[in-house]
Amino acid sequence: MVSDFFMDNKMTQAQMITPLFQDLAKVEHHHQLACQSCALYRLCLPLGLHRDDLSKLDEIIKRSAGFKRHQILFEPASTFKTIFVVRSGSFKTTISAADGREQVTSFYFPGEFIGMDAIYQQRYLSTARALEASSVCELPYERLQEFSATIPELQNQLMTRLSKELSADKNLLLSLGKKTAQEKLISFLLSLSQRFSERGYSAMSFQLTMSRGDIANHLGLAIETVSRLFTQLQEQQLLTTQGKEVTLLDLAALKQHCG
Amino acid sequence: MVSDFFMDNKMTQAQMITPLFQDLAKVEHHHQLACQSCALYRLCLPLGLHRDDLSKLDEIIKRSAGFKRHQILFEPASTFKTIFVVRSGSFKTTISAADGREQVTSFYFPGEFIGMDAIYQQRYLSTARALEASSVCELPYERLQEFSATIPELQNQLMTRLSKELSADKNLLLSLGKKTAQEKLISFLLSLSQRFSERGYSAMSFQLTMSRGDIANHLGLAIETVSRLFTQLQEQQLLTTQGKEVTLLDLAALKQHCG
DNA sequence: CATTTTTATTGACCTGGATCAATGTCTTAA
DNA sequence: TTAAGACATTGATCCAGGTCAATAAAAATG
Repeated sequence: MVSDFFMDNKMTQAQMITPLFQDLAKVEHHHQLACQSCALYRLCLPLGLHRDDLSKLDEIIKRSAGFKRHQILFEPASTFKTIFVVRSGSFKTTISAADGREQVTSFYFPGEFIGMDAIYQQRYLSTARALEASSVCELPYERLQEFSATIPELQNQLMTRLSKELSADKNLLLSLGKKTAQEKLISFLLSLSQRFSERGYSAMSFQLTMSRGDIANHLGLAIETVSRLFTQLQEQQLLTTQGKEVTLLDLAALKQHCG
Repeated sequence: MVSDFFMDNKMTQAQMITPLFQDLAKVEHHHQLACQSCALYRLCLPLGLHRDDLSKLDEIIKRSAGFKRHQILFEPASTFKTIFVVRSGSFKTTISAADGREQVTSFYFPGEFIGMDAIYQQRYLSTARALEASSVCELPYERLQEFSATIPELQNQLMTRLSKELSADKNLLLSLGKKTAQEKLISFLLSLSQRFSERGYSAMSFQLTMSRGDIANHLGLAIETVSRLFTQLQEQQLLTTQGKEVTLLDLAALKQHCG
C-alpha cells in the first residue's frame, strides 16, 4: 500500500489529516536529514543517483526552519537565489497588479518546487505564503546549475519540473478563460485529488488547506459563488463538505462535469 | 538604430510591415543558413558561444520549410521530439477542453520557442498553428540535452526560456482572473508592443497578425467585446486602428489603464 | 473560559460582458 | 471584376456571476 510509505503507524488516520502532511512535518525536527532517508525522495528528486552524487547534492541543500501559517517565504522583487521544495505543509503564490489586486497563481504541496518563474529576471515575480505550518528545502540555483553539468539527469529533472508547471498553468488558463464557475471548481478539486493521491493520500477525501477566498481568487470567482457551488454540488450528491474537509462521492461523474 | 539590423534597405517601411517580419521570411530561401549569420541570432541563442560550439549546434538544428496561414505545426498527443523556434511569421497555440472548447494560450513571434510545455509528458499538449506564412527552426530536444552537458550556458538559456514563458503565463492568469475587459486588451497590446520593439520594430505601430477572434479568445472575451473596446479606445484617443494595423498614441496613458 | 476576529453561508439585487441579430467590410479566387 | 466566404462592427437584449447585506459558524486570542 502506497500510503504506508508515508504513514507513521503510531498515528491514526484522523491525526494524520490535520494538519495536512503532519507526518512529514515531523521531519522538521531533524533538519539535517539526508535526502536518501527523506519520505519525499521519490517525489522530489526521482533521479536514480549514485550514492556519491546524492551525498554531494545533500551538501548543497539547506533544510530550513519551519514557517507559520501566513508567513512569507519570498516576496516580489527580492533577488532570486534558490528554488524551494515543499517539505511539509503547503504554500500559495500570488501575483499583484499595480493597484494591489492579487491573483492566486498556484498552490504547492510536498515535493513541489516553488519559485521557478524567477529564473528569468533573477528576481521573484510573486509572493509565496505558507497556508499552514510548513517547511521547505532550499536548492541554491547556481550550485544546482554546476551540478547539472556532471549529472545530466538532474538537469533533465529541472526542465521537466518547469515544463510540468507550464502545463498546469496552461490548463488553468483554459479554466479561467473558457469554463463555467462549476466546471472551474470541479477541475480544481480533481487536480487536488490527483496530487494528493500521488502523495499516497486518499483521492476521495482530503483537507483544503486554503480558504474559500483563496480558492475563489485562484479560479477568478467571488467567495460567495464558491460557497454556493459547494452547496449545489452537495445537493447534486457529487461531494460532501464539513468545513475544510471535502469528500468526493463520484469521481467519474465529477470528471464529466469539468469540461 | 536597432531596426537597421533587421531591415533590408531595399524595402520600404510599408513593405516591411505586411506580412509581419517579411524581411526575416526571406531567410526561408536559404534553408541551410547558419546560426551565426541569422538575423535572429541575438534573440534566439544569446550565448556567446565559441565558433566550434556554434557550428556543432548548427549541425543539429534543422531549418524547416515554410508554413502557410492556418497550417498546423503540431497537434496534441503527438510525440514530443523537438522544440520549435519561430524564424519568420507568427504562430498561436490552443489547448482544448474535452467538449471542443478552445483557449488560445499564446502567440509566438520570431526568436520565440514553441512546445516547451511538452517536455513533461513527452507529448504536445496544445495545437500550434501558423497565423501567416511562417517558418521555424527545429531543435531536437534529446540532442540539445546532450549538448547542454558540455555547454552549460545552453542549459541555462533553455531554463531561462522556460522560466520566461512561465512568467508570461502567470501574468496572463492575472489578466484573465482579475482585470476588466479594457484592462485585458490594453495589457495585451502593451505586451505585443514590448515584444515588437525588442525585435527592432516600432513599439507604437504594428500589425496584428491574429484575428479579433483569436484576441478575444486569448483574453477570455467575446469578439464583439473586443471590437467595441477598439472603438472605445479610439474615442478615448488612446490608439487608432485601420483593420489589422494598430497605432498606440500614448504609451504612458495606456500603462495607467492596464492595472 | 468567554470574546473578538476571521471565515463561510445564504438571500436579494445588479451589472459587465455574453449572446443574438443585422449589416458592413475586407479577402480570396475564378 | 465580381461573387462568395470570412471577418469586423454596431445595436438590442439577457444572464452568469458579482456585489451588497445579514447571519452564522469557526478559529484565534487573552
